[in-house]
Parts: sequence; structure tokens; C-alpha cells
Amino acid sequence: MGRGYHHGNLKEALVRAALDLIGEKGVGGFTFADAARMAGVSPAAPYRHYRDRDELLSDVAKRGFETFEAALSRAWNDGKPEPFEAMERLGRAYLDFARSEPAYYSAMFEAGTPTDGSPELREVGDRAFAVLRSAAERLVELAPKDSRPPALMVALHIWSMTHGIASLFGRADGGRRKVPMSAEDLLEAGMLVYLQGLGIERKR
Amino acid sequence: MGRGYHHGNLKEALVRAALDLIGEKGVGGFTFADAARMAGVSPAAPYRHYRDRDELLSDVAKRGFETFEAALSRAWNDGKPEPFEAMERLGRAYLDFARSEPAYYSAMFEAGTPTDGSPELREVGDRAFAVLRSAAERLVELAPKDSRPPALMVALHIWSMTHGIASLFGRADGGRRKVPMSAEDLLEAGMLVYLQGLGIERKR
DNA sequence: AGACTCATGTAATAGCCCTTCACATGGGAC
DNA sequence: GTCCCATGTGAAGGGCTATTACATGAGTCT
Repeated sequence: MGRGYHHGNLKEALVRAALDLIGEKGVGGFTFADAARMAGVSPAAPYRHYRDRDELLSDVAKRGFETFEAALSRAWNDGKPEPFEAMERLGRAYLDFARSEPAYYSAMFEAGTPTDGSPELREVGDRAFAVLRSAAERLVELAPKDSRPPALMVALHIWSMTHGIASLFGRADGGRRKVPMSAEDLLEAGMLVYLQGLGIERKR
Repeated sequence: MGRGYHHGNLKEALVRAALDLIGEKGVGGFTFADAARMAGVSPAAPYRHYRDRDELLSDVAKRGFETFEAALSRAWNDGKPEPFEAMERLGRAYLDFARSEPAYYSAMFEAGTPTDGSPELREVGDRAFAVLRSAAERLVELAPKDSRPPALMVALHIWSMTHGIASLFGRADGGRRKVPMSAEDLLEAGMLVYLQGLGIERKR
């Protein structure tokens, strides 16, 4: 592999190094030079692949959103066997991603300027949200016909609550604050209450 | 004021400078040397007041939580005239704080290691949450007597949704993503649905 | 095969930041 | 009026970012 003068696959190596370093020292602690060192190249080499440190971070975030979307899609599984249950799986997948991929999650949601400057990043983020949104569309069909809430709004509410729980209580490092229940239980209960408020019940 | 060899009030000046700089360039862009420059002292001077850059950030976060708690308390106003309405005010105050004090908000929730290393910071954060928690206690009294949810859980749900909305959609810079409704409307609707799910209705 | 080319990597460098040290200053206590 | 110590300065080491001129060698063309 990267034994000779040329590395051969530096870009990928840099992304992996970035993930390691971010996971270890946080987005702020991550350093371009460190990534180069970890990949075994000089500090200037990364500039052949990324304009600057932010562009590498942005690439990591982009890959994170792709992985994220895949995980959410898999969890949703097209609403089978039943949308209510599938939505709970979707929420758990969100929390699981935040906990098991803290480096991706940090790059995606805690970097300085996410959507700015990169339409691509915004696009892939939108694609991830689209999973949630189409799930919400299926869910609201379970609501009483005469009082169906807008699916977009439902998607935003669920996203917000899930994201809030993940950010505040759902990080691996014990994260922000201690509470007497798991993030998963907290989310399940919250989703239950919220959907009940919409008149949506589990279909059996 | 700080005309002579000694500044006279450097600590306060540093905090103000930090707020300006964080508001302008984000937590990551904020620099200890910059704050010193803005206060008109040498780069070494801040070290007489803070162990390092992180300690200044932590102090800013601490002051942010104090301001935050005051704003939330004022909005809650002891649940008067009526808890349901007061809780909506509380939520709006949360969003308002995130938007009008982005520098504080960033230091409080987007810095690298919030609660670590500073028990004080954790404490003042807990005090801010306590406002929300006691509000939740009053709110659940409006629920049917036979099915009162745990107040702590309700507080965590509301906090999570509010925080999620603030983080995802409620920042001044247009922030993360565009949606076809204001953060305030989104929160109000979400809270309404959630509380309805608990069987809590506005008392008139 | 031999020569060429261009993507990829290196060395050196300038500028900035963090942090620490020995040293300077002067406000307030006595 | 002296002295002390909190507060500020200047200089310096080490690290990071980013740029520039130069080096290498893999793939291509003949």
C-alpha cells in the first residue's frame, strides 16, 4: 500500500484518519496536520485532495449523511410491516447512529458551517431528511381522516425531538447530562405521546 | 478606563470580547489572542484571569446559562396566569434566546466539552433546566388524575423538542435548513400536539 | 523500450495562535 | 512612605494552516 513516494489512496486514508481523530478529540481538536501524520505523509500532501481543512470536514459530513440515510432507510424498511412500529425503529436508528458514529455525527451537526459553501452537502442532508419525511407521510394516513396534520410538520416535529434527545442525552461519552432513563426509552415514550396527540395509534 | 498599565477590568472586557468574536466568527473561530487584542492588552494578559482558552469559553457558557435561566424564569412567570399559556411563553423564550444570543448559545451547547471539568457549569445548567422541570410539574397537574405522566419525563420531552428546533431551524443566520414555517410556529404546534397526547388542555 | 506528462507528494517557509517564562508596574495595605 | 502582590509585558518555543517551488514515478504515447 502507500509505501512508495506516492500514497496511492490518500484521500480515503485522510477521511479515515479524520474519523478516528474526531472521534477521539472532537471536531475542534481535529487537525489537518494530524490527519496527514496518521496517513504517513507530509503536512502539505492533504492539500492535493482538499482545498483546506474545512473541505475535508465537509467531505466527512457528506459521507456521514450518506451512511445516515442508508441506516434510516434500512430501519424504516418502507414502513413494513406497519408504519407505527417502523417509525419507532427509525427513531432508534437515529439515536443509534449518533451513539455509534459520534465522529460522523459531530461532523454533520456540530461543525461550524454545515450547509454553507457546499450545495452537495445540503443535498445529501436533504436526502436523509426525505426518508423521515416520507415516513411521516405514511404515518399521517393512520390519523383520523377529518383531521390529518401536514406530513412535513409531523416530520419536523419528530426530527426535532429525536435530534434534541440525541444531542442532549444520547452521546456515547455520557454526553451532556444524566437522566434516569435511556435515550431510547425517552424517545419511544415521547413519540408515543406525540402520535397519540395526533390521534395516531398503532394498527394491529 | 483601562488606560494605564493595568486594565482595571480585564476579565469583564475579555468576556465581552469573546461574545463579540463568537457571535461573529463562531466558537471555532474565536481566538484567545483576538480577545486580548480587542481588550487592548498583550496576548499573555488573559492568562492572569483564565487558565486557558477553554476556561474563558466555559465562563462565557456559565454566564450564558445564568442569563438563560433568568429569561426562562421571567417567561414562565411562575405559571401565571395559567400554566399552559406560560409553557408556550417558556418555549418561545428558549427559541428567542437561541436567536438573539447566538454567542451565548454556541458557548453553552456547541463548545467541545461542556460539563466536563467544570462542576459549576454543570450546576448552573441544571438550574436552568430546573425552571423547565418545575414548569412541567405544574403542567402535569392539568392532566387527568388517573394518568399523570412523570413530570421529569415531560420536561425532558419538551426540552428535547425545543432544543432540537432551536438547533436545527432556529438560528439567526438562517442556520441549518429552510422550512416553510417559523421555529416559533413549529414549536407551538408541536407542544400543542404533545400536550394533547398527554390529555392536557388549556384551562380557561 | 524510451521519453514525456501530470497527478501526487516533499521541503521550506511565512504567519498566526497557544502557552509559559522572567520581568515590569503601580494600587492598596500597613 | 514602603512594600507587596495582583496584574500586565516581551520574548520565546512549539504547533497548525496554507502556499510555493521542486521531486517522483505511474501511465501514456510512439
